[in-house]
Amino acid sequence: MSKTEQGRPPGTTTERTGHKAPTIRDVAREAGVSIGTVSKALNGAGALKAETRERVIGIARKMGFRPNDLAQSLHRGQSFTVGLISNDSFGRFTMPIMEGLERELAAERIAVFMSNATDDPERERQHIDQLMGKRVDGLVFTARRADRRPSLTTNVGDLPRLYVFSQSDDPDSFCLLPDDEGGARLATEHLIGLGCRRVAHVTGPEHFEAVRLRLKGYHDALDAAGLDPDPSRIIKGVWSEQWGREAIGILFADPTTAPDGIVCGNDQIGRGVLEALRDLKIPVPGSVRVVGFDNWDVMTEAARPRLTSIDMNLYDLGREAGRRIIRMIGGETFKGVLRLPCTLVVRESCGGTPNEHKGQET
Amino acid sequence: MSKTEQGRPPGTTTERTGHKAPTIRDVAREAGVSIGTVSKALNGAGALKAETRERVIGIARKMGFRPNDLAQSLHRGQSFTVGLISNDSFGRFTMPIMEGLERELAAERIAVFMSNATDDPERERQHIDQLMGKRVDGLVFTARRADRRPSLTTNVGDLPRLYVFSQSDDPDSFCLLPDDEGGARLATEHLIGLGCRRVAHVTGPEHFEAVRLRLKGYHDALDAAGLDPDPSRIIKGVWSEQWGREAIGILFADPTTAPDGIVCGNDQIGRGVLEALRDLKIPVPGSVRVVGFDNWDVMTEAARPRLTSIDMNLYDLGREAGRRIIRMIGGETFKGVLRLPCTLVVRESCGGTPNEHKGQET
DNA sequence: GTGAAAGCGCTAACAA
DNA sequence: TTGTTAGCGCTTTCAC
Repeated sequence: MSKTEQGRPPGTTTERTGHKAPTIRDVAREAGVSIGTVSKALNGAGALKAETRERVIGIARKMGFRPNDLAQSLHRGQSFTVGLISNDSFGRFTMPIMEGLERELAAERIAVFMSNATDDPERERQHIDQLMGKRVDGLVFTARRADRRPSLTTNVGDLPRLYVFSQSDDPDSFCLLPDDEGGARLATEHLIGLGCRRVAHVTGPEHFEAVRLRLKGYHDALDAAGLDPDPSRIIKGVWSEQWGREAIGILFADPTTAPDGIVCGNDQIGRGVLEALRDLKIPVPGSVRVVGFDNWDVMTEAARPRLTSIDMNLYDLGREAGRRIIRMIGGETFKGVLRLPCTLVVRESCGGTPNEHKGQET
Repeated sequence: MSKTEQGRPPGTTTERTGHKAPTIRDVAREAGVSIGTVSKALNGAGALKAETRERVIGIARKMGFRPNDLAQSLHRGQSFTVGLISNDSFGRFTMPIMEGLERELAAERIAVFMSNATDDPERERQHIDQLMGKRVDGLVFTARRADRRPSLTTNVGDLPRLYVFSQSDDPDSFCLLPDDEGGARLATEHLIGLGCRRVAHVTGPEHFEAVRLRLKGYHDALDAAGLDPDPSRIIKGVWSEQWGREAIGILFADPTTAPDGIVCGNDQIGRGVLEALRDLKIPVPGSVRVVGFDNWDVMTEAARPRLTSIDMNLYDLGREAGRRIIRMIGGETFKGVLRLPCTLVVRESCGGTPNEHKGQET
């Protein structure tokens, strides 16, 4: 353990200089006015002589005065905070969502508490408990889950709450999700539009709702084009590159029935598919066109050729979550499931004209 | 946009039923005792008849009473919150750190505000401002940065602050980092121990401090083994698979000087290296042994063969950050740079005996 | 136009 | 053993 730590030995307690933040009272004293006057000056409320107002503001600024939100919240009964509870251990999908959410909330001066429950109901309960103690104005749940999650047993009263990239089994809840079905339809339509007639679907475990929805989108697109769905071209496995590679072995076992297009359940599968095709020297997009799902740059850019994919626009999903929870805090009510559109990002693996990030919508 | 949203049309403001959280006063009234008594009962302070205590606690529980932390904090002058400011847009490296941090803090009943500054000094200033308003007890900064970051101009007084996976140019600051140098040394030693005599290093852009440190570790290991460092075997590029592939073209241009071991600057490079070697039908680990850096499962597991790598133990780094900031809040002072050990995780790409996650330490 | 004071929900020191 | 009360820092109503 190469510690280059300096500083006092552990245990040494140094008094911090502790010049604490000035209070409104300090400002009042300094300015020679009453507390009420300072408050009015700072909040632009009430009637005040312009000169007084500016003088007070100037002094407050000079003193580095910053109102104590805790006191303010206590008075107002609103804390200007929201709790975010993740069950994905802040995973890959959660990040852009958090980012979008935080951005919208920051604009309204609402701060976000993050907590990670990692699918442990007991930890989740504790976290919610703490957040309730902090008097958060709302609760946002997120996760990557195969299924709906049981609604929480903890009593959160009528606190606004919202599920994003996650679902609750409470029928009164409000859930924000990507339009998996539309995304898969978009991918399939795109391949069909490029001339594919034998489109396969290599996807993940069926117990994921997303798998079922994407499958439906795939089917619908085939139907709409009058193409027969061949069950042997739909294969389910896991969410890995390894599975993508294996799937090619299965699909191309009999060359006479081999697909000319493949819609993949995610980008890892997509990349595995591309690698296996490369090993077999089957030209992409010459003989087979491939589309992934997630538009995860780490995968799409490193694949050979680069992988066309469906973007779930999770950042936007997070932003929408932020806007909604703000409205819910404002008193509006939402319920049901709202699905936001996915986008097609074309790269070389499907032979279309690369569009990078403009994409058609579902 | 396939919205299955139900609920009231936007703008409709429904009054929430609004039975607000009971206060300590409500509990006191209900129990027929004074406020002070309730407080004592709940906090286990003072002397109270056991029977009263239990009766009060029971009533409080039944009423779903949860003390208002805001009021408590106002009184105590401590908010039991910490602000986390990320400049990595909650990136891949930030996640495990956040997780570890949050875990340690949650155990001490400290909640974490997350905010994302994405390298915009103005946003960072605003965030800090807000957090100061919320009277956070400490500030944790994190980021993936090439260089040290300028210390913040905003006045945060003597609030405890800590940098994790990130550095400040303020000499009084305290920074927590992985031991990049030791990690690279570990990787190089391992290859040498397996018999490699011509070990190459394919890494990222030199303006990253991590690149310079890892290079030093690599050099030290060669020195210690009495091996001559050949400058042509050290090549710097970017952090991508693409670069890893290109690097093989360079290193193997002249077969007579080709390396028999490669230490890669990260796992993406490592994977690119493995792919290119595979394309060239150069057996791994038969002819060349390869080690990556980051131990990012998405890369290490999908690579063929699976990639041996150095784990920076970011989750532990996050936990240490949590413990330290807690101590700093308690009054201790730390300064300087503390580097935590990296771990070697052996898989098939280097031909050792796979150890998965036990790993030797630096 | 400005000051005084009540009160947000809690803790802790002091009284009873 | 229990009750009373003065704040914590702020907002807001009501006097002046």
